[in-house]
Amino acid sequence: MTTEDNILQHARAIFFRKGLAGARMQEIADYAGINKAMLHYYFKTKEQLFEKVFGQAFEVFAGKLAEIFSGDVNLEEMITAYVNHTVDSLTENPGIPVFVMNELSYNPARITQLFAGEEKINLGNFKELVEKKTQGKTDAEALFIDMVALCVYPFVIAPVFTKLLHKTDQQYKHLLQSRKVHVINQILSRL
Amino acid sequence: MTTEDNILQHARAIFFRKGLAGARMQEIADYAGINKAMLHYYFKTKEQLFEKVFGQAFEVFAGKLAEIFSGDVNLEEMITAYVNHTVDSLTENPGIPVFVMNELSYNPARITQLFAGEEKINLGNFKELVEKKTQGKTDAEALFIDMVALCVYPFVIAPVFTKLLHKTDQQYKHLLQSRKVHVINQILSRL
DNA sequence: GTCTATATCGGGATAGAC
DNA sequence: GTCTATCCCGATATAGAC
Repeated sequence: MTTEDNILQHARAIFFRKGLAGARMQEIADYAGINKAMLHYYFKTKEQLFEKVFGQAFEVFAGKLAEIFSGDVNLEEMITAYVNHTVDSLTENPGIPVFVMNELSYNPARITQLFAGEEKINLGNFKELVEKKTQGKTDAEALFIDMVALCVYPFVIAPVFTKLLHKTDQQYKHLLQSRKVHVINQILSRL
Repeated sequence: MTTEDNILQHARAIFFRKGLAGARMQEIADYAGINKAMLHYYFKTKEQLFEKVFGQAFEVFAGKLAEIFSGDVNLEEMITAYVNHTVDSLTENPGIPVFVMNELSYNPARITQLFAGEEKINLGNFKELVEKKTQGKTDAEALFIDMVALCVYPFVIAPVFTKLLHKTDQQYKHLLQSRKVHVINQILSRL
């Protein structure tokens, strides 16, 4: 692994947890097993290092998402693919949603950077399929919002729900997985 | 209004948007129309000022929530009350969820502070009502998670969805309101 | 209680040796 | 490319006059 990748990997871990303002270059250097000067050698400033991490954060989701929603498959397959992909991605990177939302709260202008990587996502296809399938009886937009909410929110609220529902971390992780089929069923039942 | 309340009000606005690490005492002082020294006179340190704001953040929700879920009403009324209260509260304070989640990400230990104010929330009553009503056919826990997700997530993701769905801020605000009846219908339809 | 002025320090960034 | 030493600014916090 290159030094640059090593830095990015550990910078990601720190930035995801503490955000731009809360992260310390010293801490990133320590975790990466190098010194501060090296960070500035590879990524001129903290800001630039952050931008790299932020820009990459959504690429995990975005590329595959565009593929899923533009694919030439039927609606059931599309929904199943979305839910499975989202839950799997979040299982690997549960910190991303809060990280992104928090940074957008601090700096709303950065939303352009977010859409630069995913502006290819077009819901037109999804909407059409829903309208056709339900003969206009189901609001496709509301269905989309609900689907995303049901997938993502349980990851966002994890620490609170773990405690509120009196679960161990392991039990809650299992619950998140079991929700895949649950969410798919809920959404499909509305078609 | 007392000076203390004036400080808290503006500190809340800054902390909600920028978090503990990103907020600046100078900025809070400016917005409050006083100087930095006054902040330290009323709240010894930045940390203590933040704790006050953080501790109060969930009280808006918590008190009423405990009341809703322990109330001696039927299930339909309980669900309706929860959704309306949550959406109304979030409309007034849309920044709270991201603020709380971000701080928990930075400092997981603070979750105890969160539950100190809302440990009275008991879902036992809700679960019982659901089990009875559906003769055990509906998972009450999943129903609860879904209900919260459908209410809260659209507020959390607001800036992204506004852009992704090509809406104006005003249109999205309207959509959030119209979701009250939508969410209630969705949840009730599963009983 | 409210202000101005200042102490103190943490942390981003750079210089320069190797 | 990698390190040590250091600069320097910004931000919290305090001292002390009024």
